[in-house]
Order: sequence, then structure tokens, then C-alpha cells
Amino acid sequence: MNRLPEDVPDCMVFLLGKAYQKAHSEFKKLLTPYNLTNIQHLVLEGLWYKQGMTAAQLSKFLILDKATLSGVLDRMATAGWIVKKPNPHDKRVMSLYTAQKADELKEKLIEERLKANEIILNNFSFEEKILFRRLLTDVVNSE
Amino acid sequence: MNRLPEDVPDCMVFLLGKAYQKAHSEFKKLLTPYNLTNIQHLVLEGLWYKQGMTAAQLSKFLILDKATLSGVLDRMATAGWIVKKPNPHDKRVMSLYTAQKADELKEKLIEERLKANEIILNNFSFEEKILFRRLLTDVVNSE
DNA sequence: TTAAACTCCTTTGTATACGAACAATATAGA
DNA sequence: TCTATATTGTTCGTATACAAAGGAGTTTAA
Repeated sequence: MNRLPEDVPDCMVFLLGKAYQKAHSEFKKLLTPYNLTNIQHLVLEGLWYKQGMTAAQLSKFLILDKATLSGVLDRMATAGWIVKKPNPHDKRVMSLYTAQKADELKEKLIEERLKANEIILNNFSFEEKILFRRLLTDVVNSE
Repeated sequence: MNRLPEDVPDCMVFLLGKAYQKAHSEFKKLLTPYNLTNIQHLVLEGLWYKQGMTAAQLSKFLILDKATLSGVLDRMATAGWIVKKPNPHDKRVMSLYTAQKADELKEKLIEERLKANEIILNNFSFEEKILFRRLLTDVVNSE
């Protein structure tokens, strides 16, 4: 990725966008061998955290639009990463579970996330890492 | 936007993504009255910084994929925000300029960017703002 | 001068992002 | 119990994001 231009108007949306773009791109490289997209990896981590969530619950948990998630889950079910089980108590809902194919790769996939974190925060001191996380969290949780 | 879940795996890609999502969404609200998307606003700021750039130059300057930019520029030209002038010396190239419609709104549009910055960095101290910018810049420019 | 190599921009295909509208289903309240 | 209201997941439309390939134009080198 190109370096940031220097003598240029200050825009946090742009800066955050480029930082995300960079992080996304690094992680994408790591996931290529698995044929998983970043979002699909995120869904797996979400379900490992709590199996059996409905799409609505997962959508809130991952702060992902339900419309976006709908398509993602479809592709993941087709590719055999997750399983959708109908809920007998509520016919609208499908409970979501990771499939065996995903569970077998769990350790490796989590390792890739940790590796991505390291790459992204490569040049930061321990204190900077902590601070950076807090500042980002504050932006997300503000208001 | 929902708050971040707390007791959850640490993932910088996710965190950066959500921070960008938040910032993007705040700016989007501010731009709605103008019928401009965030990226279109970015293109205008780019051209105000340096008029007459080609698509390739603008793509590098804004770190935007040329394929993405191609469509954005089309829509902006159609909507009358920018003008594409053919370059007599190189028939492959179009020089890009902001149109009158954009220039008339320049001050207001820049004001919206500043307002977005304030909203996003709302809870930060002066020192934190400076530091946050530096950390983000380091992420983008790393390697 | 001419062919190879390179550039610029567009197009195609796939994957998000998200507002809006919908059908099917639940549930609350009269 | 029956209806007004709310929820769940899907689909649609539009706008990125980006890899890959293609057409047209330019430059380089032999």
C-alpha cells in the first residue's frame, strides 16, 4: 500500500479507513490459503465464542448488518464452514454452529488472527499497543 | 452502533474495522443532505488539493483502487460534481477538475469534514488526538 | 522504424456495507 | 381470542473494494 501523503487536510475518516484497509489486507493474505474471507473468519470466531447463536444475535455481537450477514452465512453454509439448524420453538430462526471443517482448523485459524495482530502492531511498544486499543475502543463506544 | 463486546478475543482487524465503520457512519450522516458519498467527498478534497490530476494520480494520492475509482468518477461526472477533460498530449488520460457545483459548496463541505473529526475524537484530550493520529499513520505506513 | 513492454482506464466477477421493503412468524394487549 | 405491533431472515438497489483481464495508446530498445 502507498504511504500516506503528508501535507494534506486532516481527516480521521480517511485515516481510519486506510488503517483498516491496511489491516484488512494483511489479514486477507494470511487467510488466502484457507479460502476464507476476513468476515467469514470473524463469523467463525464469533461462533466459537458462543455456539448456537441466531443470525440476529450474531449480527449484534459482531456489529454486522443483518442484510450483509445473510449472504455471508449462506456462502459459509454452502462451503461447509457452518451449519444452520432450524429452531423448533421459533420457526423464523436458525441456530448457527461451526462445522467440523472449521473446528479442525480452529487452532490454526486463531493463530492467523494473532499473527495479523502482530504484523499490524509490529512497530508499537507495549504501552502503545494498549493505548491504541483503548483509543479505538473509545471511538467505537463513544456516545 | 452497538457497543463492543467485552470479554472477547483480541482482534485488531475487527477493532479497526469497527472504528472505521463508526467514523464512516458519522460522516455519512453529515453528507446525506448533499447527496454525496464519503468517497465522493474524498475525491473532491483530493481535487481541491491538486486540480487536474489524472485518475491514476488521484488513485495513488487517495490510496484508492483504480477499478473502484473508475466507477466513482463516472457517477461524479454524471452528477455534475467533477469534469473530465481529455488530455491532448496523451489520449489515454483524462485530467480531473472539480465542477462549479462542488466549488460553490467547498467551504461547507470542508466544514463537514472538520465537524466529523470533532465528533469522532469527541472524548479525546489534545494529547490523545495527536497520539491517535500518529499511531494510525504508523499502521498505514508500516513496512 | 517496429515490436516488446508498459500505462491508463474500463470491465467483469465476487464480497462486503447498508437502507428499505417484505413475508412469515411471534407476542402483547384489548 | 383476535388484532395491532414487533421480530427474524431475505431480497433488492446502490456503492464501495479489489483481483484479473482487456483494449487503446505510449515508450523503449534493438
